[in-house]
Amino acid sequence: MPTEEFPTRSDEAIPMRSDETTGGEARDGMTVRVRFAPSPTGFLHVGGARTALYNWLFAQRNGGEFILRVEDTDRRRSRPEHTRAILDGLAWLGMIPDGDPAFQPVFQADGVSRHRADARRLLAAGAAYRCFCTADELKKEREETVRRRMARKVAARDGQREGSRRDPCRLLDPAESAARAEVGEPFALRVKAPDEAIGWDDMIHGPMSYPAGSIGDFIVLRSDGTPVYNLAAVSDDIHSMISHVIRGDDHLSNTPKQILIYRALGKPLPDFGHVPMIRGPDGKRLSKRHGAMSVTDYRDDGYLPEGMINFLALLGWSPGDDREVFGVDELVEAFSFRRVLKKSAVFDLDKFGWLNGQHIARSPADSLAGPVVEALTGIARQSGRTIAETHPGLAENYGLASNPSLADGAESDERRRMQPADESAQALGLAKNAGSADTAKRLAEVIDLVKCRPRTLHALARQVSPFFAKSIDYDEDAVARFWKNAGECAGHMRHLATRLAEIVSWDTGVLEREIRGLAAELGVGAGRIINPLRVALMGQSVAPGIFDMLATMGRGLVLERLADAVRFLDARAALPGSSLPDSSNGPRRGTADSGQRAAGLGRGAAT
RNA sequence: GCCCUCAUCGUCCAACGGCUAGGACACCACUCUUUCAAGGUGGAGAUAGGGGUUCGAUUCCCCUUGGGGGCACCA
Repeated sequence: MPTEEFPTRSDEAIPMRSDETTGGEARDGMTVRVRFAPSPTGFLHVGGARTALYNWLFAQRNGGEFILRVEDTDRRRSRPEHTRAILDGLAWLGMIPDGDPAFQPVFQADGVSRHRADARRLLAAGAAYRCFCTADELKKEREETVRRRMARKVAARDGQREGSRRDPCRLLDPAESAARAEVGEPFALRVKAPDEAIGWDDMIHGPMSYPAGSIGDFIVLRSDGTPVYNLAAVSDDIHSMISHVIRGDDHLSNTPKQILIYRALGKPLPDFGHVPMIRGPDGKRLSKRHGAMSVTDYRDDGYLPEGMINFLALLGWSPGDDREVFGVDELVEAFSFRRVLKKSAVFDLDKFGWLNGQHIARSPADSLAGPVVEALTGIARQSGRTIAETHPGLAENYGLASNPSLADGAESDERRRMQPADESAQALGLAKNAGSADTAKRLAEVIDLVKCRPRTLHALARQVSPFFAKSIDYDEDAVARFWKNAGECAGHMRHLATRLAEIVSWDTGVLEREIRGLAAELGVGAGRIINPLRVALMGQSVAPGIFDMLATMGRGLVLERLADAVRFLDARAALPGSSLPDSSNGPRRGTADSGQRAAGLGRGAAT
């Protein structure tokens, strides 16, 4: 029995770990308390987000608590902003930590920090000893061993002998050790590695074991009195009464060391679960060169938080059947560590996109309205305009035009970054002050019409745009493909305009009959009319069914878009040699301008 | 180098030791004779290799190979 008994305060006791295997589930009657403990790198990256998610899901599932602790025993980095960024990412995903974020009280100027007190206990219990070696000596020694191996393999890493290190200081006579400390000789505190294997039953990996000798004596307290990670983590987890330590499996080899500390402190062990890492498409650990790292980058790229949650959950876990599209509540319901995989997964943006599209398609239109207007604002900004100019109806009705800081631009982006998503939606005035109920209703109608296709909110916005835009751009490829013969198209569009102007009842069925009828009269396939018409209305080839589109757009706007198209096509036809678009240097966007009517036109207004 | 760990289509997941190894993304083809990034149908595509155990192995054991992580007075 390597563990000396050491008196502990019983009020700090956490639920005792029993011996039976739990299969990754919380035991009955146990209070679940988990924590997410990222190091403050400046943002919440996707790997961390998934670790947080598994913690959070587990807490939700078991009615437990989920707390955030910023892991920073290293004073290099500034905590407030980084904590803010992480909180921001978590908030966007809807994982709100219980209570305030905890910090490791490492740098409290005076007093006996908990960490130091625990270190002292380790020493008193005989589980640790003073090491008087200087950092320089150790470094030199390490380099020495490395150099020796280097002769054979260049790839040798430092610390290779460290693994089985038995520090000479361990052999020091306790009296001598104490005497040297007394005189003021600096020392670090080193925990004695045991002569037996250390194992535990991992929630994900099952039985784990590190053989005797594979762990060397390791430092827990620096000579300046500050704790090293392994001590701080254990100390804090005990203090916070963490019942389940769920973290990335890059911590796997820290666990036996931490178990040693728990034992030496006489504290019951929490359950440990080590979730696999997420890799990039090249199989390497996910990093910047694989693209976006921060979850908020995905927010800015038009992904939905529930899409991100769903995708992350599926990276390494499945419900066991074929279900893939999950709402957050369904996930909480279905999640279990029993089905979390041990192997690392590759982050696949294609699948994420598909899944996000599924979530967009399932989202109620009114929850999509805010983000769409926001995206449209961004698109307008890119061309140096404001949404008030590009989509007047939406701007007025959504109160954007009247809010200069948001309507024009540049700093609004930053402003948004500083606040969680829901606050930002409120700042946009979408929730309450939604102007005309008519526009809101119409926007919802349009969104419902187009939302089955796009994979991101930006793509959704591009689909919605033509229904409200003052003018539209003609996509080069669409023009090349469907407006190949400008003269003929112009003719067809003229006929169409005349016909549509006369229709009595502006209704999907009638529209279809009329248009097919027109095609027949002109002696062409319906496609010869419909395809060019689509380009005239949307400026792009990806679009909903044409008759629904016509019905939703309303007659007024349709006729104006047709007039614009005719103007554009006539100009094209007049160019020398040109039924083909000038692909070399022609302006990418057409000059259509449907004037004021685009704004706020419902079917009623149009007829 | 040492320790730990992982291994099913390109990718993400299924398959009490027992049907022809299943689904999803991506890809290809066809189709919806109205586009499409949407829908529908079909196709190609995997148990890393070698030994065992067993009537029978994707599944259990061993070895090899390959990937990942760790081995700090970093976290």
